[in-house]
Amino acid sequence: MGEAAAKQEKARGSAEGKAGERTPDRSNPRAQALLDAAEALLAETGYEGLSARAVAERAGVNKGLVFYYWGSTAELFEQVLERYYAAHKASLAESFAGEGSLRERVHEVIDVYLDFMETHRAYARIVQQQVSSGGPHVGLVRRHLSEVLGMTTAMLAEVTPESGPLAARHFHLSLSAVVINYFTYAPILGEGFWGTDPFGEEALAERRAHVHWVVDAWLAALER
Amino acid sequence: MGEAAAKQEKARGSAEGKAGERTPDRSNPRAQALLDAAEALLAETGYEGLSARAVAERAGVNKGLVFYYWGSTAELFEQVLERYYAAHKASLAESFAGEGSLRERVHEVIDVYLDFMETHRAYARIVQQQVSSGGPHVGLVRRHLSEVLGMTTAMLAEVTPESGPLAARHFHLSLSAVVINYFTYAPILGEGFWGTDPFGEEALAERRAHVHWVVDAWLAALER
DNA sequence: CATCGTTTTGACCACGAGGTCAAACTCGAA
DNA sequence: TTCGAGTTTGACCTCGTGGTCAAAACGATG
Repeated sequence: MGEAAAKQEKARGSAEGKAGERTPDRSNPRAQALLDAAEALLAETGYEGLSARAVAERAGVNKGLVFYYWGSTAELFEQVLERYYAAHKASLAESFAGEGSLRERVHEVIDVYLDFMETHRAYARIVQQQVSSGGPHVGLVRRHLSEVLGMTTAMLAEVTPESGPLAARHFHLSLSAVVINYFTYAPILGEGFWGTDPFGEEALAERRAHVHWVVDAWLAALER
Repeated sequence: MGEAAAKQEKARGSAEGKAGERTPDRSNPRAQALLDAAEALLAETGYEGLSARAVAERAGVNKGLVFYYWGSTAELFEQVLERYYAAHKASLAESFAGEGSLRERVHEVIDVYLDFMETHRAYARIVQQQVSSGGPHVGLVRRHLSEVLGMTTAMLAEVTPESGPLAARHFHLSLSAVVINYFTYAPILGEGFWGTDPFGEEALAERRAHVHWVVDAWLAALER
């Protein structure tokens, strides 16, 4: 998808439309409005709530513009997801670059991970939806997952073997599962047997403490 | 839908006078064929693949029968999910009833849990779909989750406090996350950086070893 | 055979999805 | 003022969805 190529179409205005392609300007306010509307909608209602109609209406814009600017709904959503993942990766990457003992660094990563989840409450749901339903954007998820896995592996290299049940990839999967599933299950948990609101401050703090405890247990066991 | 339903009620009421009930016999072979077809379809293609048309076609039966026997697609799927959960709960309940030390019992539960997952490969996907997309059957999931949580809590009662970050419910959530997420992420993992087929025998055995290691680490840490 | 309740069918409906398109509009440059 | 590229609109298309319904087929019972 070369967007750079599409930029310089303007020069050949009156010449001829030989390669007569469209030149929608995605920096146009309307195009951005659509993007923002899609993002908001994604956060609020999840992937299901996304439809060309809904997004256009939300943006106060004609539905046709979705296709004029973004080609298809899939492409639009891909942009939104990309934004999301980029933000996640960025915040994680920073935490990975921290200093200190392994334990300190791991805890830092967890905190940042949890912070992101708490701030972007729809994130967990969106990722899980894509993953578990084999949505059209699994490729994106895979790429993202792959990159983050790389960071984890590097960080844990000093204590985990390269293969086998204690390989870093297993811990990455397990840890992210422990983190992410709380947020996807929270709405269900809340209405009933969890007691308090799982998204309440105390509940989140308690869960955070649990996750920290969990990795401490792992690190302690790994040191043998 | 509400208006349509109302219309229908009126029509029926005036036409038949009394509480016009249907008397579809759900033990009818066709009704069962529909149920089986839905189950197969659910396992193969997940919740998305389920549609009245698809199910009927699969069962070699007219689409109208779906509504004649089951009232609505939602009700049909509910039956299927109920079956699924019942099977899961049954197998788990048996394992919970085992004897031996706490550690032995926990490992037994995990093995049974993993066995079930390996046998019913669509299970993880289905549950996660329902949970993460707030599907129409979350209620079912909640009930199921609640029951299984009860078992875990009882089992862990001797080592975990009743509240706080080390409460049994946290471990339940974390453990089931570690177990279930492998199966939802496996398809993604496979195509790329996991190396071998995540559903292959060795990979599954390796993951199983990892999960066992994980809970051993937890139990060890809890014993202080 | 005739009857009557149950079962089965296929045509049909409304709706919302993604997507297309020609016509209308906008607005800067010639 | 005219032109034309880029933009915007609304009508329209196809498809698949859940769901309805009248009529036909079936099956036991009188």
